[in-house]
Amino acid sequence: MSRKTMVRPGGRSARVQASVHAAVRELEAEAGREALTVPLVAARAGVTPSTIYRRWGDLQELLSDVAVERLRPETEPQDTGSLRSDLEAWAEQFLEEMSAPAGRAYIRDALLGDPDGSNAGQCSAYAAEQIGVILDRAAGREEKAPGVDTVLDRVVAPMMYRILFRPQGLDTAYARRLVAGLVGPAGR
Amino acid sequence: MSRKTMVRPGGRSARVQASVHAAVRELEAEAGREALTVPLVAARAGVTPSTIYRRWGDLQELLSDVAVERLRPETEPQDTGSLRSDLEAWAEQFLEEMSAPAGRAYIRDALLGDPDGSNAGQCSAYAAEQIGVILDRAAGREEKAPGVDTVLDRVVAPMMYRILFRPQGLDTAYARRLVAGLVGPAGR
DNA sequence: ACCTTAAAGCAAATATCTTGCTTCAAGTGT
DNA sequence: ACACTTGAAGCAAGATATTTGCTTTAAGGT
Repeated sequence: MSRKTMVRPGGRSARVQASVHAAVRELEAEAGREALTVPLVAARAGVTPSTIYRRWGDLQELLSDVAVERLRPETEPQDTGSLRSDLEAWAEQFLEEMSAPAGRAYIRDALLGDPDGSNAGQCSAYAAEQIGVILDRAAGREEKAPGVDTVLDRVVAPMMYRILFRPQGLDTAYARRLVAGLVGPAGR
Repeated sequence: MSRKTMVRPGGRSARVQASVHAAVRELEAEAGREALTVPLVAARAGVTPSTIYRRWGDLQELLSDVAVERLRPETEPQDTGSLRSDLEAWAEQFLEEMSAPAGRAYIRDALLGDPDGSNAGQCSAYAAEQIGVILDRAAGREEKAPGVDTVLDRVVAPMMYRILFRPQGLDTAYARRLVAGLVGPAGR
């Protein structure tokens, strides 16, 4: 979140931030990520470039903020009746979204313009939150379940690693395999 | 590797590349990563800026190339007598190096200026190579051993995930725990 | 030795980024 | 409601960085 946390809650600052974020999303869609520049975004947002430089520092930090927003999950994980199938469904969807070119770009943007690591931390927090919901549900069913950190280590981390470092040949079967290895047929 | 693969093997191109890379390393040490600019690097390397722009495209791609070089392991993994202790020793050292501020910066740089993912792929290949050596050694001792991909999923990926997304509270005990979970007291 | 050609140098034209100063408007106190 | 304070936005000039067309250099081949 770099600097945007220190804007005044309502009023002009909030409007500027909203219009700048909107401008980034519009231009990303119209012209592509490569074509973005600070002056271009500023013009579309109806703002002077120096406003963006002063609030965000540079294009990367701005893109990082926008990327984190887009990575926020918008729905609760589905309830499919068991821990294993909940995790499978969630992991498959996660992998599908994140390994698509757009998803990878957002992850990279989120990581890159992020001097203090808070944006990256936010991404991980989103995943942890979703997994927490699934595990709580499992606890409610009296299923034996691992901890959130274990799921992050065994399911989320391997997917992220491959998305970032070895983006070839990823498919949803990989997500299922990871879940199976954790909460597998053997019950463990 | 972006463009540097297409340089002529010996001669001027090679000299320019070497002196530009050296300039980056020197200036990183002297002035810090933040202070680097293309014109500055060019001046130190005794080269015109347009040479760098044409060969690397921008500063990020150049830094990415340099970062990958620095991430290349320079020694074989130690032979400590057993698969488990070999992996522990390797993972501890990996985590120590990569989670240090300099290591994190290199990883981020490597990922960042890497449109086609080949630099990131190279990082993963380095790790796979080191692990391959350890596993081959284990096979020579007739120890039961997992595959390289399993070690990447269970040991490397979780460490990388935490380095990138949750850099707080990482210590070498975490590396040992991951290895133990894979090739643990239970033998598996 | 002479060609060929990829890459480097140079310099002018653009574009981007920084910064000091001014103006605006949200929040605060009377 | 009114003026006051203050953080953020606008503006514009100057400093830097990037792109690009053309020229020159030198590696590799004949």
